[in-house]
This record gives sequence, C-alpha cells and structure tokens, in this order.
Amino acid sequence: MTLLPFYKCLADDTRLRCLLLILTENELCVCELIAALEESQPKISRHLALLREAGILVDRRQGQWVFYRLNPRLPEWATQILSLSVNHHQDIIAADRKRLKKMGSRPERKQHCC
Amino acid sequence: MTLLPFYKCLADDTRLRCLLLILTENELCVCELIAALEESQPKISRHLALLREAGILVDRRQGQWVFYRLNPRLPEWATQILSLSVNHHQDIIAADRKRLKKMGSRPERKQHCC
DNA sequence: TAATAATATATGATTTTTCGAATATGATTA
DNA sequence: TAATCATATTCGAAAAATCATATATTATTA
Repeated sequence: MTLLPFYKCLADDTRLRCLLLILTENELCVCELIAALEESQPKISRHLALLREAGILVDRRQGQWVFYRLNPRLPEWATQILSLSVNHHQDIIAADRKRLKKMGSRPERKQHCC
Repeated sequence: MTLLPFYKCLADDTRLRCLLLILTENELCVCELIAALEESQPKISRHLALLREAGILVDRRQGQWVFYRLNPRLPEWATQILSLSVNHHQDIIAADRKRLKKMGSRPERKQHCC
C-alpha cells in the first residue's frame, strides 16, 4: 500500500462517505450504502470495487448480499489515518447515518462459523 | 479545513512530494522544489498555490525568493495525518532529497526579526 | 426452472484535473 | 532605468476521473 493511491481513494466524496460509514458501522452491505448515501446502485458498487482493489476494504458474500468492511491487514499508518478521519469528521456522515437508521428491512448479519 | 479538499490536495504526485519534502526540510523555496523534483517552474508554482489556497501551506517572501512551510494554524488532525505520512514514507522523496542536497547556490534563510 | 432481488460490469458521454507554453509580476542588480 | 532572476498567472489542449444507462451475473424463491 503506497501513499498516493491511498489518498486518491479518499479524494472522492462518495468513497470518503462510504469509508467513514463503514468504519463507524463496522460492516455494511451495498444496499445499505445505497440507502444511506442516496446514490445509484452502479455508482456505489463501482466505488466499493475501487476501494477493494486498492486493498482498503474487503468483502464477503452472504447469500444475495455482499458486505464490505475494513481490510484487517491494512498497515498501521493507514488505519491510524482512517481513525483520525472518522473521529474528527462525523459531521460528514451525520445525514447518511440518519438515513441508515431509518432504513427498513436491513439484512441480518450471520456469524461466520469457526 | 474539511476532509475532502484536504485529501484532494494529497492526491497528486507533485503536491504530495512537495508537501513531504517541505515537512522534512521545514521550509523550502520554489527554486529548491523545482530542483529537487525536477519539474517545471510553472508546474511547481501552481501546485504550491493550490496547497496555500487550501490552507495547508503558508508562504513568506524574502527578497526575490518565496519560501513555503506548513501552516502553523493547521488543525491537529491534519498535522497528525501529515506526520504519519512523512514518518512512514520517506522512500517517496528519497531521490528528491538527494537532488536537493546536490543543488548548488541554495538561497540563505534570514531569520525574521522579533 | 422461471422470476426476482442484490450486486457487478461495460460503454460512451461529461466533468474535472493536469499540463505545457506563453506571458506577467515583483525584486534585485548593473 | 534597463536587464536579470525568481515566481505567478493565463489559456487552450490533453489526460484522468466520474457519471448515467444498459446489461450481465449470482443467489434466492416461487
């Protein structure tokens, strides 16, 4: 993970809000992000793919849903930068979090076995 | 200072190297950055202007030279993110620092009075 | 197996960013 | 004051990033 691609990932409004939301909620599926950000499905999906390809997020499929969370193998410096961001800028995702809370029929998280 | 414009500033190779160089050298003038990065004068000047307009850098004129340094009023979170970047990514500016050291006739810094 | 729901991808258009080249400004020196 | 050095700005072109729309894929359900 090098610095420039990392910052390029953070330099887009949609990606930044997805990231901050996922960091505060731990794990979110695509449809939840669509509802929270009020953006189109292909738009959200494409930006999540970029974040995954950059190594910042990882995904897991659970039935028809795909959940995204922070890559646990992210280097320390990257994790710290993301923590600083999310801790000092909750205002950016305040409206998104409200919409997420209001969203009906959110998919259940099933624990992975073992 | 909001998060998205801050990250947009860091999401360009020229600006990122200028920033990391200035952070490690404390203060640099335009001609030193031109020599270190081996880029054109208008290119360096324009990127420095963007960093200044974003509030990340401040400049001071000393005779014919203009020196750039980190804005001392930068919020804590921004300073911490920049520190993490420069501490873990010296490799990005290794070649630039070599060229800077080899540069002849670097302008003298005069202390501001008081 | 047909229909549906969630997600991913391809494509061409649009917007944003970056660039080089030319020129302008500001300070110093002859 | 003319010449020079360092820096800034303007502007149209080129490159990069983003977007909406249409379509494909994958899993579930009827």
